[in-house]
Amino acid sequence: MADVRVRYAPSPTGHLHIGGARTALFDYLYARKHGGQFIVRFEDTDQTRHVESGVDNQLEGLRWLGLDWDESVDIGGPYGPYRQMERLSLYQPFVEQLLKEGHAYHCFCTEADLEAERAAQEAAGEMPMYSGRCRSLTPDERQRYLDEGRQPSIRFRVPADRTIAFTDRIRERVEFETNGIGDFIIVRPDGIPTYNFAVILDDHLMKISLVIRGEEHLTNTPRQIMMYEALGLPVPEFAHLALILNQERKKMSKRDESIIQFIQQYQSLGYLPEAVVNFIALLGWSPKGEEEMFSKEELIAQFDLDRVSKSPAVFDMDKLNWMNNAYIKKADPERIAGLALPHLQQAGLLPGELSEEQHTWARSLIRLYQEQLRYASEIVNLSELFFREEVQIGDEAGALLAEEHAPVVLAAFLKQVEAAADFSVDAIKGLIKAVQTETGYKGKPLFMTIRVALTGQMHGPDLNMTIHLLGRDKVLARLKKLL
RNA sequence: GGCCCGUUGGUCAAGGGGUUAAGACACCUCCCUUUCACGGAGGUAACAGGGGUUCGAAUCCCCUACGGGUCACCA
Repeated sequence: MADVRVRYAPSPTGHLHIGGARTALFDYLYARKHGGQFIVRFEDTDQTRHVESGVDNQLEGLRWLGLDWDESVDIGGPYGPYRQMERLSLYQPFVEQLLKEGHAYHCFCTEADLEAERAAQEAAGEMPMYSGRCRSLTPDERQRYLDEGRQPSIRFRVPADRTIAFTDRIRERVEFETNGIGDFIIVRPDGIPTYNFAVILDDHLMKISLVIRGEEHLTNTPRQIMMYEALGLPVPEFAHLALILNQERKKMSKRDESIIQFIQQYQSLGYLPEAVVNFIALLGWSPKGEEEMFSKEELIAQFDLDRVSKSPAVFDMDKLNWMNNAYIKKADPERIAGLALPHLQQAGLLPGELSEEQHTWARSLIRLYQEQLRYASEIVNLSELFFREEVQIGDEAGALLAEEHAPVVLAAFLKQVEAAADFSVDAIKGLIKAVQTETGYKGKPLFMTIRVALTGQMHGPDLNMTIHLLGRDKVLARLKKLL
């Protein structure tokens, strides 16, 4: 078996998308599993959609996820360059071969011509397909067009009446009739090749053994196979991944806001890359056993294309959040503090420059919430009550405070706090105990009343620590306000 | 519309002729906890529909329905 070489080949039009990230992850896992190479190459032949920062954004996203590559624009490699616009001269001989052998021809149709043709076909209820009117131009006609100054594009001549079949690693046997495929453009009038042509050349030149990509490319495959055959080149293997859908079961569109679609957004919200990797690995792939929490190394060991699903998966934000929380719970508190602290500062709750004391306090605060954080930036909403002057008391909480035991408990607690010399977590525990002894209230009426009075909330983390971090002044103020 | 791909609980999904049809998220209940949370134990919930093939079909075949993809000088 030939060397395993797989590639992730995005168009550098923006940030790393969830779908792209999954493709890259599967590429990566497959390469690492089989001791092969993972190549990242850029399909930038569409100059109109080119975004300068696109390449860096893609690489940055991959880097954050921990998907290290073996060859790409930044580190080079034996089969470079790794962006198509720098490979133009490499494509030239293949164009000439196709032209010379009659597998391709010059087309002088303008975009306006083609659009009119398409419109007419649609009006007639036909499917839009290039008519092939430049297929057999006479030398005279050609010359006339050239004299007019027209720049031709180059089209691939699709053979009639053939069935193109291939074995997809995920879908097994797939067939297409060539009659449903119109002659397509492989080189634009400006000499820049189109995607369908450039990919096969790059995949061939870079010795790609298996092409893993999204299902949207499935119908491109027969075109590509025809070109490989016309050129006399070996055809790589293919594996087409079912798409990832949004909650409405539609392909995610760039404008869709029901889902956070870009990897960098997860990064800035404070998700953990290992959790994101774990989660997207499960989108379309399933492990053998019942375990589903996997480190990257475990994923590499377990990954198998045979266990990749044919059907599309809906992106489930709830499960991602659950999984990320599971990773946060196990993470080193210092790491979570490092992730969460900047959010507190950006929200203006803490100053940009922290004193030693503030820093210690902030770390404790974040530690307090570590168990329930789904992602780091949640710390802002969760801990906001520590920073505001007044507590906001909801209906349920208000009802609790309206019960007759509330003033009794609160007054006793106020007395304890005022008299307390020590405000450590342990001391606070003792204060509450004293309130219990004095008032006779315990359990919910005791703890919940204090919690609600100080935080306004029925739910929250450890009460003693909450009180400790709130600090004596705020505790005093909040209690007095209610009495 | 043509072509291509798909369809197991709300979601991710295992299972590929004989199973009480796994597991996870979400939801609900109970236990633990003097509050809250964590944790633990349970529970509700699925083979799109119709025909075949077969002793037997979620599994194989056909049809229909539905969903998606694609028919670009985008990838």
